Amino acid sequence: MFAHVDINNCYVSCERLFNPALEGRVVVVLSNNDGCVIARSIEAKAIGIKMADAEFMVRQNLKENNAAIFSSNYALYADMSARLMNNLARYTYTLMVYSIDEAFMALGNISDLDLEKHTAAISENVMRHTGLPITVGVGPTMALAKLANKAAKKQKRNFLVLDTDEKVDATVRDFPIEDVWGVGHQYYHKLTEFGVKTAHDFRELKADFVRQHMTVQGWRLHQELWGKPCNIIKDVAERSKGIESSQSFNSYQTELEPLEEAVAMHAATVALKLRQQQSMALTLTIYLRTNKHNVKHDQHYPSITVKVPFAANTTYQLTRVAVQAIRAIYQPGYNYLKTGVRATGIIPAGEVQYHMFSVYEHSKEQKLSELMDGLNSRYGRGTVRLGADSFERKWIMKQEFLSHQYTTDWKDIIVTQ
DNA sequence: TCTGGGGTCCTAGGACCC
DNA sequence: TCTGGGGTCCTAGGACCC
Repeated sequence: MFAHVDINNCYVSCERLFNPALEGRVVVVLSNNDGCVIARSIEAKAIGIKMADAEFMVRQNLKENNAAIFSSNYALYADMSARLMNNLARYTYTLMVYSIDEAFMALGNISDLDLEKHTAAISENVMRHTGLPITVGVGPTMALAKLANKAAKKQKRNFLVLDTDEKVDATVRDFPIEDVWGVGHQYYHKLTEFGVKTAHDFRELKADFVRQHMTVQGWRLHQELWGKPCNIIKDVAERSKGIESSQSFNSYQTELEPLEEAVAMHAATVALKLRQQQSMALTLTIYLRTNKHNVKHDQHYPSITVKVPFAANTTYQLTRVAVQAIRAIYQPGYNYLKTGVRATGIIPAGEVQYHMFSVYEHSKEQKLSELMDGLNSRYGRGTVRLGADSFERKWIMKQEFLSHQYTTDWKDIIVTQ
């Protein structure tokens, strides 16, 4: 059996925890650049605010309802997430952190375990120890655990255990197909054409038919909804296939120079993450995007994938590769809105193959990177950077409604006390 | 005027090999 | 005039997730 746990309205719950006056109010949290809504309180849902609604389109509605609006405060959410995961780890040996606010746990084949009691205890203890409201779904596969979680929320319960075929059948029967894990926009439309409205309808399709129209992933989902596991719990080290840093600009960029600066910053972020997990990257993908929503602009989505000499994780090397790459794909005449750097081909730092006769001074760069990491961790991120990375960062993201750094900044800790 | 960032997995098709 | 078959590896792009 598997349990799926998530924090209810995660970012809103985190903000409320340190600001109880927000209880009962319409609260929303915005994405980076304050672009769109990514978390909503129950009250916000009630006035019709949808996930991913653009902020400017719901501004009036929020104002009329005296909404509390926040920019994303990831330092805070990541900290609360860690507290949740530490608590969950006490209930299982196999915890899979699936996202900032979600985890899967293997409950094993414990026949004498009272799943109802166990699940209720998890939810109560997490609330007592962290203050975070969570929902727990339990089922024989990860897809059914996830479905159980969502069904619990619909029934306004803290948990739901699907430990018999009868319970699964009953829950699947009216469960909307678009709410099933793995069914997005495209598959929803396709399935609607086949007359599928619920998870039950989907289960009734022939497995071969599903395989044909929804690739092997759809087939696996089909199996899982019948209680046959295809997904397994993986730990973080096995899962990391790529590391990416990307961001939209706060205004259109047409010149090469700010793009180089942004790419240099992303390369530095990726390099730091690689060093933190003691790995190196063999390949780097650098891309540029215009604004897909603006139909009046010519669109350009260039990307380039380059081999990093040997393998690397130093800021200097990755920045050099990334800046060269952006020069190769940049074309004047477009309004660029976003750029990013992605590392793939990730290998443990100890396994690098250097050329026998190479004169490359990797140890020097390694030391330089370590020194920069030390200064940046002591005096704040970005204190020391390469010259390619801008000092001005005119394109930096908008965060007009940022809350305090409650858990990480001593000044805020004193304020809140 | 204003629409996120960071991921995973799969498939088709090109390059290359013998 | 006639020009293979079978395989691997890689990448771009599309689907999905939170």
